[in-house]
Formats: sequence, structure tokens, C-alpha cells
Amino acid sequence: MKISVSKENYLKAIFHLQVPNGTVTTNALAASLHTRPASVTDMLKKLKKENLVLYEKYKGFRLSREGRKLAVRIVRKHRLWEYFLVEKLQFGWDEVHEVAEELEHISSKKMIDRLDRFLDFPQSDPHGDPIPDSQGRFHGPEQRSLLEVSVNQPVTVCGIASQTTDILDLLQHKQIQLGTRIEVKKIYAFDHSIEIKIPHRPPMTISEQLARNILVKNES
Amino acid sequence: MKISVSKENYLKAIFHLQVPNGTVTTNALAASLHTRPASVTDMLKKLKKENLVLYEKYKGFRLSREGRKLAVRIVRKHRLWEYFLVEKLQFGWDEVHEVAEELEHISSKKMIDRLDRFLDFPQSDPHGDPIPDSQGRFHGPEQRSLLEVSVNQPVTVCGIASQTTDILDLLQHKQIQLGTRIEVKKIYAFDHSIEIKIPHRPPMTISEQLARNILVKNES
DNA sequence: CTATATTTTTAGATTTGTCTAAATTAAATT
DNA sequence: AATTTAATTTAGACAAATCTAAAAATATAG
Repeated sequence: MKISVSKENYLKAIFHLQVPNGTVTTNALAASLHTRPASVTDMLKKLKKENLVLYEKYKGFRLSREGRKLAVRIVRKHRLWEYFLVEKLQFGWDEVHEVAEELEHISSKKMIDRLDRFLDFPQSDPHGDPIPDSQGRFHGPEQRSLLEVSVNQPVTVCGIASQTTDILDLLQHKQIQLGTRIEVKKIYAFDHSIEIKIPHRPPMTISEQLARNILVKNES
Repeated sequence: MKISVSKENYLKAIFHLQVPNGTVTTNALAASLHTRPASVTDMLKKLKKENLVLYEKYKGFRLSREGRKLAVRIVRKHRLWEYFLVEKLQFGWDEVHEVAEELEHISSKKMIDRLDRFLDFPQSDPHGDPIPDSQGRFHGPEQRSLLEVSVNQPVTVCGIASQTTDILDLLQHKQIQLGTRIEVKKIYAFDHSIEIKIPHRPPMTISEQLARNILVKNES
């Protein structure tokens, strides 16, 4: 039931790279962990043996149910500690990440649940990312409009607010649909239009009205 | 400047085993770390190379100035986290040790100094052991064992020397805990047992071994 | 002061997580 | 469809921390 710090980091990284129904590639994971592709392959073989990832040679991989559960636990700990550092120890929101990278590996479940209570069950961390509850469930305002997303935070389209033909037509034309990954790159003060980036496509600009109707959630 | 968790544990264990001007033995350290003498020898060679211990083959060893400095840092972190767990997260004083064993290895100095301030600079941990300040200096009331207390001098329990389950169990039964006020009434030469008096209770007798493990300070 | 017992160290192996360089498989281009 | 490029995996090596079994040094006891 215990797992090494290194394995925890692999699971967490896969969790963050994974998009619904997608697989993660060896190179992407290696880059994200600042390690080498060969090391990733080595570790994946071990994680597969422990049924924490679904993996077939040369075919990419994703978390198993069990692996996801563990990954969510790490994410919960990371975000609760970040909240603690900012709210109780007066850290700046931009200086907590590294410390939380260490704290997230403290294993006591009892402790983290008490910390949660001590902090009064915060719903999101200082960067706005949602904090799962002790059962690993995300709830709260996980869904918001693209207007509320901060710059450079990758999100996934999960709904359209007002489903008129006109909007759907426009979305069709711009090839934005459920599951599309978007990063907001720039917000223009003049007309509140926003420049977005979708993987493998050139950047484009969309209007405030359209952005308001695109509902997104953080990548899971 | 960075050091592995394992090495930190070695330094801390040596610190706790070391008595003023004395050296620590390989076997004692192996027992304390639940490892084998051969492993201790291996590690000592590395620690010596890093100038953290003074060591000569077959002659025992002790911490260098630098090693002691690091050990004190770990002890400071351990005790501050224990205080946090008890005071803020409502843990019992007997269930914090294991968690603190993990937390003590979090490296951020900034964080631990902020935690210290958040906790309002406590002088001792839940077991009564003194917490060094951020410069590594111990201060606060002098602490000694109940054996060294003269008859009729009222003192207060401020720590337990060896925190085995057996001792804690016995103390629980005798209702002796941190803060309990005690006066030594009589010392029996035959077996060095001691008769003590606690306010509002009948006198009782305790063994030399137990008295040796009860740490007290003068009443403030 | 030997002989025996204990402690400590060495030698060699193991595990975990990493690496480089080479080989293999898959994807992209012409 | 063949060839080139890119991604992935294998093979073999290494460092850290541990272990067992055997050898060496020290301590203890007659």
C-alpha cells in the first residue's frame, strides 16, 4: 500500500498530462518530470506491474482506476498545503509550489484530513485549482466560463452555456467542441476579446460574448 | 548543502545518543535506527568524508560542529511540527511522533521559521523537549531527571526521557503527565525507589528506573 | 597474558531509480 | 511504397542505501 516518492511523482505527472479519453506519451512525461524517456519506460513497467497504469509498449499509457485514486490523493495534499502556506504562513502564491512539492508526499491520511478541517475545507488552492475532498471527489465551481480562466492555465471545454444555433454554428466553424483543450494567452482590455491557443493549431482571437458561453474545467 | 533523508536520520540519531564528551558506538546506532551494524559503518564512512562526523575505525564517533548544526535543525523541525500537530490539528501527544518523523525532512528554512512564528515561538514540544531557535540555540528552563531532585523541592514534569510504549503506559496508569507537580518525599537506600507526593493525591512509590525517565524542571 | 567472546569492519550482493548509447517501432515525407 | 525522421524501448552501467556472511580488531575472563 505504500509507494515511493518517485512513483507518486510519476502518477501525479500523468494525472496532469492526461486529458479525458486520451493517452500520455513517453516524451511528454519525461519532459514534465525533467527526466529521460528511457527512465520513463523503466518506471512504467513497474507501475504497470502494480496495476497503477494501463500501458502497452509503443502505445502510450494512462492511469488505472487505482492509479488515479493515488494521484488525486497527492493533488489533494499538494493543494491543501499550498492553501496552508498562503493563508496561515503568509507565503506569496507564487512561492509555495516547491515547498508543496515536498509536503505532498507526507503520508498520514489522518493528518491531511485534520489539516483540511483546520483550514475550514477550502474548495480551491491559491492558484484557483480545485481541491478534492477526502473521498477524492472534486466538487464546487469546477465549471466556469472561459472568461474566468487565468492566462496560461490549460483547460478543457466541458459545456456550452447558451445553445443557440448561432453559437453552435460559430463553434463548429472555429472547430471548438467538447473536450477541446484551450489555453488563454492574452486578454485585450479594449474590447475584452481574448486570444486563445489550441494544441496543434495557430492562435486565434474570440469575442467576449463567445468566451462567456464556453464552459471549461481544469484538465484532470 | 543538501543531504539525503537517510543521512539526516543518522545525524539525528547520533545527536540523541551522544552524551557530553562521549562517543557513540556502531551497535548502539544500528539499534536506534533499526538497521545493521554493517550499514552503519558504510554510512559513517560517507558522513566522515563530508565532515559531518568525527570518526576513526573501531574508535566510535561523534558529530562534528557542522554535523551537530544539521542535527539540531532536524530536531527543531521535528519538535515544531509536533507542536503544530497537537496545538492546531488536535492530535494526541502520543500520536504525533511518526508523522513528525516525515515532516522533519521538509527542507525549506523559510517555511519552518514562519511556522515557528505562526505557533508563537513555542519553547518546548508536547513531550516537554526544548525547541531550539532558528540559530540552533536551546534556551528555557533547565531540565533534569527526578533522581536528581532534592527532597521536598516542588518540581513540574516537563518531559519523558525514553518514550517507549511501556513507559508511557505506566505513566498513564499512575496518572503522571506533562505539567504534573511532584515533590520527592523519601529515597529508599535499599532499591533506590522514591516516594513522591502529588497535590490532592495520596503518596506513592516509584522505581528508580521510572524516576530516571521522568524529566522535571523547577516550578516557575 | 592467553583464550574466548563481542564489536566492528570488509567483501560482495541486492534494490531502486537513474543514465547513455544503441536498437527497434511508429510516424511523416517524398 | 520506400525512405527518412522521430519516438520509444532495450541493454548495460552507475550511485545510494541496504543486507549477509566472513574477517579483523578490541574487550573480557579466566
